[in-house]
Amino acid sequence: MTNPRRLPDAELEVMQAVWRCEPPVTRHQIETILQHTHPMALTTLLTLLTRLADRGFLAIEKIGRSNCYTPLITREDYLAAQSSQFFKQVCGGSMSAFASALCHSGLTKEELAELRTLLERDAL
Amino acid sequence: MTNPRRLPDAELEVMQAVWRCEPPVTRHQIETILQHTHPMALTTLLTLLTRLADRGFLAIEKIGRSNCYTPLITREDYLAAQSSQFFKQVCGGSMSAFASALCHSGLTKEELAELRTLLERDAL
DNA sequence: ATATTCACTCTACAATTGTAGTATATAGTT
DNA sequence: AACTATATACTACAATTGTAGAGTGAATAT
Repeated sequence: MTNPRRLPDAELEVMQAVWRCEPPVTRHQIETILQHTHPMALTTLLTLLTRLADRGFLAIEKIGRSNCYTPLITREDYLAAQSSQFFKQVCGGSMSAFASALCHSGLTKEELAELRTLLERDAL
Repeated sequence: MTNPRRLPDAELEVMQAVWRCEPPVTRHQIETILQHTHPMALTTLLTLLTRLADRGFLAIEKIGRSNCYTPLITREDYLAAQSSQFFKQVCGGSMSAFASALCHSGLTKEELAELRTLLERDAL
């Protein structure tokens, strides 16, 4: 997928759980992770997984009576795409607006310093 | 407002237009700006403005037969809140994930350098 | 006074999203 | 073979979002 659209909150939550697992992932693994962050009925989870597959974010493969889920988009690709969209759509493409927003977003001085360091390193 | 929720795309588009104007803003000004970025029927615009007022993003004041709109939330506050949410929700609070995402988001080397500079300056 | 125009509010409606109950199929138990 | 537990698919439904037509009231032109 070239330019993944922004996922709805609930689906993103599920997708984040999937990304944390080693693929292929079972429903049970996902369920366990979500119990801490965003508990939901079992059928709700299954619905969300189906929708993620419909969107092309997941492949579903049947193993016996169970499904196994494989992410088709890496977390890194999704984050990069969303960062880009955030920069354009929310910050209107203004780097100074973006920088200012980050400085006032509640991040600590240390976190901001870390970000600068990481940007410098990754830029190579 | 303490923690403005993320606006739906269409409403954000309108709000961005409002923020570009010197308040108080007329419907006509907003309409003109949107003609370039996101044309829509007049009544659609009015619906979105009403919804923004319902959300507490705008104050509507009647002047004769016309309305005038005043933002109740600054663009800066909104951006800061959304940056924070993006960092937490999308990047899972991981600074390295965030930095990496920025580096792969299509921003040029120059833009990233500019960001570092701005962060350094604003951090003071 | 009356018709026309302008500005807005109300109503509408399909698509998306969050959430979950009901139905179905299958495997293990007794 | 009948019963039960398990895993998923199907169906449902309210709230939100994107979009805009119909209705209403006031100002303006004829």
